Amino acid sequence: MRAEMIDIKLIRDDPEGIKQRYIDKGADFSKEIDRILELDVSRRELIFKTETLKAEQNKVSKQVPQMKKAGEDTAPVFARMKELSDSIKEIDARIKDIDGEYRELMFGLYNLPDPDLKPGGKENNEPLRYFGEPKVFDFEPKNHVDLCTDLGLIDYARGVKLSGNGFWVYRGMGARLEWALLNYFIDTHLADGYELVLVPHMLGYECGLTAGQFPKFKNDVYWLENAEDMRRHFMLPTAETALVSLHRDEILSEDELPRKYISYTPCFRREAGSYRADERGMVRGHQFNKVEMVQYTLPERSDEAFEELVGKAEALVKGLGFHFRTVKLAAGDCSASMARTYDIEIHIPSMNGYKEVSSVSNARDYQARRGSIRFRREATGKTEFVHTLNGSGLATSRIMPAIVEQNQLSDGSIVVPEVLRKYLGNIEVIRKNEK
RNA sequence: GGAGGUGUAUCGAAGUGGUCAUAACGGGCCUGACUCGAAAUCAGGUAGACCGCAAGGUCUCGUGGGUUCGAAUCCCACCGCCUCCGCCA
Repeated sequence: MRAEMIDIKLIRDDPEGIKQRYIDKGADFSKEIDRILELDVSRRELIFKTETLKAEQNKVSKQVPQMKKAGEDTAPVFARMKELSDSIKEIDARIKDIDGEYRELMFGLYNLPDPDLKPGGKENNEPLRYFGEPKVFDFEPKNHVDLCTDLGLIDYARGVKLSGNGFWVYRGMGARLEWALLNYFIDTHLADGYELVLVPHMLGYECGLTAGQFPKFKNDVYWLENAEDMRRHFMLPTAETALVSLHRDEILSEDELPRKYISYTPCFRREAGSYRADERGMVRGHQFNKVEMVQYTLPERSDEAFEELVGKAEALVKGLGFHFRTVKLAAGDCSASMARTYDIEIHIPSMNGYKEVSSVSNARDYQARRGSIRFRREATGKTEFVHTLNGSGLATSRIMPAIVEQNQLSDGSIVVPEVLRKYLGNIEVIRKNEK
C-alpha cells in the first residue's frame, strides 16, 4: 500500500539537504524528518524479525499434514508454533504502531520545491514575462462591484440572503457572460486535444489525501455530515482533487501517457473572503466556477507538459485581450503539494495591481506516490510513478471582474471580448437593462 | 431504504481449515514451432508491494478485525457489485 509521499531513500541519503529544501519553502520539517528516520530504522529491524519468524512458521506449517498422516505426535511442533505465533503477533502489533506514526508523518510532509526556485516567500517571486500594456482610462473607472451591480450582472445582496457572506448570484447577462467564458475555455481545450471530464462535486477522503490537501488542510474544505467519519464526503475545492484521483491505484501503460484532462466544476472553499477592498465582490468567495486542466505524464516529460499548461493559460488570457504577467513563484509561495508553480496575473484597475487568474503547477511524483498512480515503463517492464500537473484554465471569478473593469466604457457599459461574442448572440456591448 | 445473492490474476471460474496461490480448468494476450502467409494445432510465458548488497524471504483471495499451531475457507463489522421491492430528479 501507499506508504510514502517523498521517497524515503531521499531522506535516508541526505536528511540535512532535505531539511534545508523544506526550510527554503518556509516549512521546517526537521523534527519530523529526524523522527521518520528513527521509525524507519526500527521499522525495518522489526520487519526483518517478523519475516524470519513467519518463514519458519510457513515451513513448519507445511509439514503438519504429512506428520499427521504418518501418525506422528504433533504436540511439540504445536508448542513451538504457538511460540512463533505469539512473537509474530507481538512484533506485528509494534510494526503497526510504528507504521501508523510513520505514515502520518510522511503524509504530512510537503512536496519538495524544485531546486531552481528562489527560497523564501512572495517577495521573491519573479515575473518572467509581460503581455500587453495596462489599460489607461480617460475617465474615472468604476470598480467591478459597482459595475456588476449597476448592470444587474451580479446580485450580491441576494447571494448573501441565500447563503451568507461569500456567495453571490449571477443574473441575466452576468450569468450568460459566465457561461460564455466557460464555453470559451472548454472549446479552446477541446481544440487542444484535452478530454472533458465531468466529475462528482462531493468527494471521498482519499481524493483529498492523494491531491495533498489532507491531512494538513482538511479544515479548508466543506464537509458533509459527520466530520469524524472516514467515509464522509467533502465538497471539492478544485476539480484537480477529483481529476488526480481518476487514476488512483492504477498502472497505466506507457503509451497511454500523457493523459490530458479538463473539467468544469464549481469550487468550494472555506478560506475566504476578507472584507478588504481589494477582495470585494467575487474575487474570493466560498463558491466559484473554474475549468481545471490536469495532465498525467512520464517523469521525463513533465517539464514540457508544464510549459504547455502555462502556455495554454496564457493563451486564454491573451485571447480575452488582457494585459498580464507570468510569475515564477518562489519556493515558499508554491502550495504545499507542488514542486513548482507559475501564476498568471491580470492587472485589475480597482485593485491597483496584479491578481492571480491562473496557477499552473507541477506536483512531480508527489501526488502519484500518495495515490499510487503508476505506469509500466516498456523498456524495463517496471512500474514507476507518473508525474501530475494541474492548472486553472481558468477561474471565471477572477476573469469576470477583469473583463468588467478593463472593458468598461465611460457610461458604465461593458465591451464584450471578441472571443466571447459568439456565445452571447454576437452582442458587442453589455448595457444596462439587458437580459 | 428493505430482502436475497455475490466479491479469487487480464477475463470467466474451481477451491468450504493444513500437503491448492503464480493459484486447478477455460478464454485472452505475448513468444516460439509448423505454414508462402493466416487459421487451426503444439510448446513456453504471461501480478503488485515490502525487507534485503545479494541469496532469499514476507505480504496481498473486496477492506478491517476475531477464532486457530495454521484461514480464501469459520465468526464479526464495513465497502462494492447484482437481482427483486420501495422511493425519486
